[in-house]
Formats: sequence, C-alpha cells, structure tokens
Amino acid sequence: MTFTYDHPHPAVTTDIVIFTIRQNQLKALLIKRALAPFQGEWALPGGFVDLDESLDEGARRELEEETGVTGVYLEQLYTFGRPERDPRERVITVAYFALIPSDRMELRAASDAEGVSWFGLDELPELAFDHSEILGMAHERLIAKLDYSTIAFQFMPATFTLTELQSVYELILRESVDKRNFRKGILALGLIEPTGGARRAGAHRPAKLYRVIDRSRVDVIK
Amino acid sequence: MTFTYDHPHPAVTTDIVIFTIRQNQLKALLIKRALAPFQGEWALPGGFVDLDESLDEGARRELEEETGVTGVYLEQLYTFGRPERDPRERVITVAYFALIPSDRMELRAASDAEGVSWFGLDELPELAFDHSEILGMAHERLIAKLDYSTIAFQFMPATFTLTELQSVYELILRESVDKRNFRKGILALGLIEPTGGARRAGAHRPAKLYRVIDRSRVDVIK
DNA sequence: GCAAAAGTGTTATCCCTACACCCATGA
DNA sequence: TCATGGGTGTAGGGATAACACTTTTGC
Repeated sequence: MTFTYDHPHPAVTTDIVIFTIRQNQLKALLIKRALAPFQGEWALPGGFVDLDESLDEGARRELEEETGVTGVYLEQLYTFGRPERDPRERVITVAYFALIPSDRMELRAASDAEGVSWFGLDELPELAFDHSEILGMAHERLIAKLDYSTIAFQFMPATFTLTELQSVYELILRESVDKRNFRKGILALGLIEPTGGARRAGAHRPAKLYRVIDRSRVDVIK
Repeated sequence: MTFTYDHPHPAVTTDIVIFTIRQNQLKALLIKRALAPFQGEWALPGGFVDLDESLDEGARRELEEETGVTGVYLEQLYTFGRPERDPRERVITVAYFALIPSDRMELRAASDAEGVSWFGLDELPELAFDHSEILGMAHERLIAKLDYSTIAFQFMPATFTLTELQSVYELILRESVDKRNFRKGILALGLIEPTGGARRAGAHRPAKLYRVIDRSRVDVIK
C-alpha cells in the first residue's frame, strides 16, 4: 500500500522525554534502537503520528506503548525539523516531555525497542539523531518550570511527605533549599493538604503525609 | 509530478503571527485567502515547508514573501495538529510569532493573498482554520514574555524615546506604568544608551533618543 | 506666559532569606 | 537514653511600589 501526493510531504513523529525521580536522581527513559538507522544506539521513545490522531494523542500513545503508563503529565516541548536530522527522509518531530511519579514504574519493552532503561541526567549515553539536543532542551525547561510553576507535584505519588517533595526540588535544581522557607512557601500555595496519616521510616519522628487537593490545578503558576 | 510514500504523511506548514505597534495599538497581520478552503476569509500568513529548509527558514521565508521584511525577531510558538483542522488533508502547522518594529511597514501582498491588513487585537475578524486559537496563544505568550524578558525592544525602531518604549508596555499590558520606576528599571538593565540626539515633537521639552547597545543581547531575561 | 510632555529621588512596604532549637520515634 | 530525621517562627535586608514637582519647548 502506498500514499501519493502532488507535492512532497515530510514524515512527522513525536518523541518524548520521560522524566522521573529514581534512586535519588532525576532520570530520563531511553530505548535502544532495534532497527537502522542508529541501530543499537540509545534514543528517545517516539514514533510516527497516525493520520487520525492529534499530536497530543500520538505522544500519549507512544508513551503508553513504550512504558505502559497512562494519565501522566505531558506537555509539548518544541518542534525539531532540520532537514538532515534523519538520514532516511525528511522527518519533523514534535517533542514532548512527560513527568511520571516515582511509584509508577512498571516498564514495558515495546516491539521496536531492544531495551528500555532509565539514565541519570549525568550519565547519559550518546544519543541517536538530534535527541541529545531535545533532551537538553527538555531538561532546561524542567528546571525553569520548577521556579515558576508547581510542576514538581507531578513527580509525587498519591501521598508524600514534605521532605520527599523538597528533595525533588533539590535533586533537579542541584542546590539545597532551606527547610522552613520551603515548607512555608509550599503550604502557602494551598494546593496540598495533610492526609492525616504519617509515615514511620526509622528511628525518628514520623513524617506527616500530604496529598494534592486538586490534581487539575497542579500546573498553575506559583 | 507526484510523491509516493509507503505510509501516510501529513502536510506541514508554518503559520506566523506577526505583531507590530501601529496607531497606538498592538496589531497583527492577516491575509485574505484567495483560494479555497476558507476563500475570502482572513487567515495568518504561512505556507508549506520546503523539504530542504528548516522550520525556522520556512517561517522566515513565508514572513518575507508575505510582508517583505527580513531580519526581524522570530520565535517558534507551538505546533498545532488536530486531524480535522484543515478540510483538504491532514495538515500540521508549526506556528511562529514575529515582532516587527513600528517603522518597518512596507507591506507587500503576495501571490496567494487577495489582501493584507493589520488588525488591532480588539477588532479581529473571524479567522480561517484554527487560526484564532493560534493568534490567541501568541498574544498570551507575548504578554507573558513582556514580564520576564526584554522582548519589547523588538518593537522599537533604531532610535526611540523612553516614553515611546513605555507606551509599548502599556499598550500590550493594558495597564499604566509608573514613569519613574519604569525608567529606573529599563536603564538598570544596561541594554540601551542615549544617542545624544533628541526628538522635538511639539510645544514641550524634547525627549532624549536612545538606541539598543547590542541587538543580539536583546532577548535576554530581565 | 501658558500649555504640554520630559525628566528626576525618596520613602514605605512587602517579600525573600537567613537562621537554631525542640519533637517523636526506634533501637 | 541516644541517635535520627521531622517540625516550627522571627528578624533583617533588598527589591518593588507609591508618590509630586521642576524643566524645556512651541505657540
């Protein structure tokens, strides 16, 4: 089956930078390419956009196919379209970034991936295509958004302690944060509430658990 | 001549929201469509991306074809790809926004445009396709960037007065700004310098003229 | 000399930052 | 009882916001 047009058309893909926090590190998900080009090299998950789905839907479908996760935060990042970025044909990619909570970790290898693995942002391998550039831009955007939005909540599981939330900020910003000021600021947003429960985790006072009050308001500007 | 692929490809266009300040108003450039679909309706300038040019180059080419201007500020905005956004075929558009100084106004009607006109943001007509949504997002982004970047300089001609610059802020933000605080803040950025000249414009004290010191540093964060 | 826009400093307020000790628990 | 992380308030400094009069010109 072939498709014919009266002027040339590029291929369009979505590629997704999937971040999470694991082992006290900010990590991104990469897949090892099973097919040429760049066979055997690491790349961002992604794939062609179907003609009957929107870009967001395509990105969400790829995200689910590669990782099995649904319902997570997904945001369009930027569109990359240098003519030579794919050796096969002209491919324009609409890049997205997704944030997934630390506890949704059941990963599933998909048909076009030999392997799937999380990489700390400090230990990234060489990437196929222009994916290093894409990942770099996503990383910058994540850091920038931490300052003026409440995007960090997207990394949190259903309930969490304030210390856990603070450590997400510290890991991403790579700087320590004053505990009292942090708690004051976060609670003043009015976006989280104590569950009433607490987490006992060793020989010390238990930490109060919090939950996000309204998941839909989590992306609002600080 | 036809082009054949083994899986379906969407068409990819760039559309450009071109802003300027004219007649004490923030205005956007629209063209009246000469051809179906939406023949006779107003739309954003734009067109298909050539296979051998990058997205930025395509946008810049369209910008020049439609308006004749070159060398102006151009930034990728967002990519729109709802499957039904164009009735002819699947069309994905990478939207850009451009800011052009008040004095670069020689407009040129292009081959596929019956008419070209500036519209105040308060008096926009119905637009073809999803162009109202695109223009709305560009408008939001412009307002947001005014606060944390020095993008407003892009609207200024080679020399300008501080009052003129202030009125750009006031027009876009739709609120008045304290004159002394504004001047203090702008001059503290160290991005502009007095030319030595002044503008006499009526029965009052002449205003000092300023110029941007380094055009390439104009997009920096405040 | 008068109308009209240009130009200029100081003070109060608010927000952000710095900072140290007590609490609850498990071993 | 002691070691460990959890939890809490206040004061100072810096940036932002409010505010009014003098200057220069054209008519």
